[in-house]
Amino acid sequence: MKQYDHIKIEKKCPSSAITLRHGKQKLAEYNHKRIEIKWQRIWERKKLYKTVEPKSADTAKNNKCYILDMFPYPSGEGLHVGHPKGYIATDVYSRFKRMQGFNVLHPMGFDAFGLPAENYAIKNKIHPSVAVKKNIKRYKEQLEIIGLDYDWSREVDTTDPEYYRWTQWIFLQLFKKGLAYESNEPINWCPSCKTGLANEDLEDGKCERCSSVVEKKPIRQWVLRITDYADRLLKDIDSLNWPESIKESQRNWIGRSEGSEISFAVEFENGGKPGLVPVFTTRADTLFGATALVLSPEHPWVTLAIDENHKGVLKNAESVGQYVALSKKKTEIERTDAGKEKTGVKLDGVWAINPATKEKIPMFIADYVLADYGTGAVMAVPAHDERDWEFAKKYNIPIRCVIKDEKNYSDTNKENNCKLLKEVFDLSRKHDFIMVLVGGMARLAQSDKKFGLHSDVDVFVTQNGWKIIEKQLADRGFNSKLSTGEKTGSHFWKNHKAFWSDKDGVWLDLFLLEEENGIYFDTIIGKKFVWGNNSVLEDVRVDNFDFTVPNKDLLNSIYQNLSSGWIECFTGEGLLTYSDKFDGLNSKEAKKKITEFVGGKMVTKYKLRDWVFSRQRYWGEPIPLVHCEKCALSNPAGQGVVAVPEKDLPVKLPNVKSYEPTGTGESPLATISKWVNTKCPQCKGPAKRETNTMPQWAGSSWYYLRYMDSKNKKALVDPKKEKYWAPVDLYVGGTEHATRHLIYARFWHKFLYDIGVVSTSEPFTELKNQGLIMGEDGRKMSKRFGNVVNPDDVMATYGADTFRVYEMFMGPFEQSIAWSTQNMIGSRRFLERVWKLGCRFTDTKHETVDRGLEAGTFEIVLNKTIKKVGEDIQGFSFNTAISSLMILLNAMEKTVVTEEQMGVLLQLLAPFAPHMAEELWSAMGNKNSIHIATWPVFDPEKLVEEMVTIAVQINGKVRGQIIVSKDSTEEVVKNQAQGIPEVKKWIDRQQIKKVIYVQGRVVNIVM
RNA sequence: GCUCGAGUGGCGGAAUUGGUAUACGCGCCAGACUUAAAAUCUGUUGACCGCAAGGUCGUGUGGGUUCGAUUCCCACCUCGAGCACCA
Repeated sequence: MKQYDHIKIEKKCPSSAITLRHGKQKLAEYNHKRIEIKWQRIWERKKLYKTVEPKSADTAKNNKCYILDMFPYPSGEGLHVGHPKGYIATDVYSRFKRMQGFNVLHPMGFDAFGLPAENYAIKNKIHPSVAVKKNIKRYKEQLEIIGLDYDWSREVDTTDPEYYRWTQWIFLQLFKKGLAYESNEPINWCPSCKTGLANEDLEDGKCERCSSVVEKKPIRQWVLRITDYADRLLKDIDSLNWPESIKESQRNWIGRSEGSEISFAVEFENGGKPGLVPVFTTRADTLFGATALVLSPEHPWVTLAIDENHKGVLKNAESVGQYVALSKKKTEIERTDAGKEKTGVKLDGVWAINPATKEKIPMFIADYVLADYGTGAVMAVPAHDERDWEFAKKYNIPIRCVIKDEKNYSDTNKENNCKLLKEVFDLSRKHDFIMVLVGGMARLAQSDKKFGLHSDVDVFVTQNGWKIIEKQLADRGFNSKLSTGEKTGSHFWKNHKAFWSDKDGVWLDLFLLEEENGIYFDTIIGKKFVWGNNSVLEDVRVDNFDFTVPNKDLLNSIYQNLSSGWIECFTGEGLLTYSDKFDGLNSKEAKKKITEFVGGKMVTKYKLRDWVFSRQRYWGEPIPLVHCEKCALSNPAGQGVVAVPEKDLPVKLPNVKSYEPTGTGESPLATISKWVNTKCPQCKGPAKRETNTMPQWAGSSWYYLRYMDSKNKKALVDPKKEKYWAPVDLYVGGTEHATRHLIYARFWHKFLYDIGVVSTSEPFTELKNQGLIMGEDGRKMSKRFGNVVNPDDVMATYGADTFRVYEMFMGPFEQSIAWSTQNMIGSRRFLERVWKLGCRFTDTKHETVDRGLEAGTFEIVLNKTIKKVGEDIQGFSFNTAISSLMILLNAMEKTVVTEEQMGVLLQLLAPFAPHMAEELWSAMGNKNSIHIATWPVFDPEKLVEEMVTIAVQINGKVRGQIIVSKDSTEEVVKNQAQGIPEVKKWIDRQQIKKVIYVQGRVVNIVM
């Protein structure tokens, strides 16, 4: 423990108010206020929690432990009791680690740039810098009374120029590496906050801050190329010890999808060939089923087709134009509501060519196709995509099934399918259709016994020379002779078909697929049937049958009926069918082969967008760039954007009176000509500063690095210190940062890793999320519900130690639980009992009372507790750690306890109730702080009692118990078990079949 | 709709390489102390039947595997969280 020499508590305190006791002292009643303030002052004075790096460079790194809380954003409201839960947990953990001899880094700071602080300032008419100072002060006071072990000498504040100089520095490095670029693309614009926002700042298409519906607005902005890191951000998720839900959210957010880019040729009716439209698809295997090409309304091809110069290309350019205009007006929410009915407009006078089938297919525009994902155009495969399916039904696009569902052949399905088949037959009867079934009679005959299907079928075609079997024959029932000409070969046809048709060749298709274990419907519907050219059905032509055909309206109504009812679109993967030479391939292989076949390429796309990094607001880090017209002329590629030299950082945010957002797309900084007009660092001519500021998430994307070396004026962090402390061993905070802070920080960290500033590729190895504390009424704690509990009040009444113990005891750390003051009183009672017990050791000789608990048995309880508390703190199971401390206390109250044993209790309690533990520890005559005492070690020999209780079961039901020596042999235990009266009375009646003994646990007698 | 997580007394919760379900705490009830109350201490407390001995049921529901299932398997229901027209 050498490294802590400097914090040994001295014998005399400089302040007369606080003297350390020499020897044992008599203690008064438990007065939490006096004790807590006293020790907080002493700890601060003694710098008990100050962290120092080891002096020699070769100190083993495995002795360090960097424990980090997500630093708070100090709002005007102050903390409620839910906020400190995570801080208390890391405090318990870090105290435990310190006692175990680790060199602990447990810092704290404040994040205060950005919209919330600025909006608060505007609302309350206080300058943000003043409001932030005030809020930080309040937060810090609130945190201090909890008795947390932060090393405040390392505090960071993201709005401090000495801090944001390095935020700006990182931006410059990104800029130099080409990862920051200027753009004028339309982005999310919050009309209320009057600024552009990143995708991550939205919640359901609304501004995350003020819940206003965002608009798309083209403004000049700075953007960071986070997508360059998408692949690495995704891949490295696997290596992180994070909650699965957070990892899943990040994977989801990054949204990698592998697919193909395939071009569709476009042709005009008049013969013109305007070129190719590329689509992105993850399902190239379904290309043969692509029966339309759908473009987003913003697609450049559409824009071109409806502009003045190309009038006449589209026959319906006007209605197309109207649709495009309508889409533009819609908000993001209206456009992306998946529940709403799909709309679109067919492009008349033009068609696309399916590159696989070479068929002409219709073209549409529809707003369900997103402009900014993939290529802004999709191939519609109605049979195998829900959205296309829905769209196709509405606009009468052919639906063609090209994938067989392999998985769907279970017995239950077979039964269901037969029921469905029956339904179809009933339908055909009702509407006077003719039912034709092709092939598969053997199978059908079997199913038929149950459902009596055959009598409904009018015409059968078998494989034996494609004979048409008359209905009469069918009526007589099937036999194997009829259905299988030869028994050897496969008599299960790959595809079977039942269909209706009219003479015009308008078909209502029903595919019946059959495999070894059943028949089922694959898909139906399609106004025009295309024969697969591999099928046995090739020889079956409509001319072979003499149909009586109902009218088309009726056909249509059945079509509707069927399509809305039991027919489903199959979106899974399977084996290909009706796909020419690719038939029988599985989806996975087919994706590659078909892409290759049509000259496409395999590509990877991400949902993640580049990070819109500028805000048209005052309260943020100025972006350290200048715009110089002269430099733009001499070097057009650079567009006149010049980086502020590193030595001139920080570019300080000017202190101004008026900072309200302008709403013009310009930051309020633009109006401060004194600040804006500057000298170009390159050509020394006149230039203008960049007036956009950075988003709220900038400062928090790297703050954990600054704690390692918070005062460094020369570098963001000293590489030596970084090497020692990195990475953060344990990071604790709320789940709300899953797709914001935690992605941004990983991105910046990886960038800093690439340029050699940090030594690890990931910033946070382990992450834990605390569950919320709800109001006493079970609702989320909020001013609105009037159920907010103020921690200051709680601690004034019950004490910080009680508060801490309760928050850790209330339930599993990750779980949300409602606050209960009543339950908290239980924790207070526990501490009072510890106090009472402790007092017996402080004045004269200790005298706990023997109330019948044997010393040996107690030893075992004590050792078990040492083991369990250590394991539970390590595993963040604080509730069970405290529960076992309660069990220990219960035992201590029933036996004679030694001073040393009392000390162990205090040490185990110290992380949870640091003030009380310290007070009693000190009062018992210890000179050094309990928080730097060595964590107790348990004796493995003393974990099991000599005599163990074993349950005796009869047929698995507990009937009695026996107490045996822990070393008893199996035979002895079994015999003893059969000897007890509760068991005897059962045994007497019946024969014993078997006796099972589980070592030290249970005997089960089977009758 | 998709993904993930969770369903245990009056309440928060404990226990899962399958082995005495309800630890610990809260509340309730009874007793001690008190003129009384609060506080504190002691004891009881899963449900049902029974005077009792004792028995039956019981970890969301229904099945299954097993000598034995809160724990494993299948199907379903409910709640919570996240994502959601991403082709």
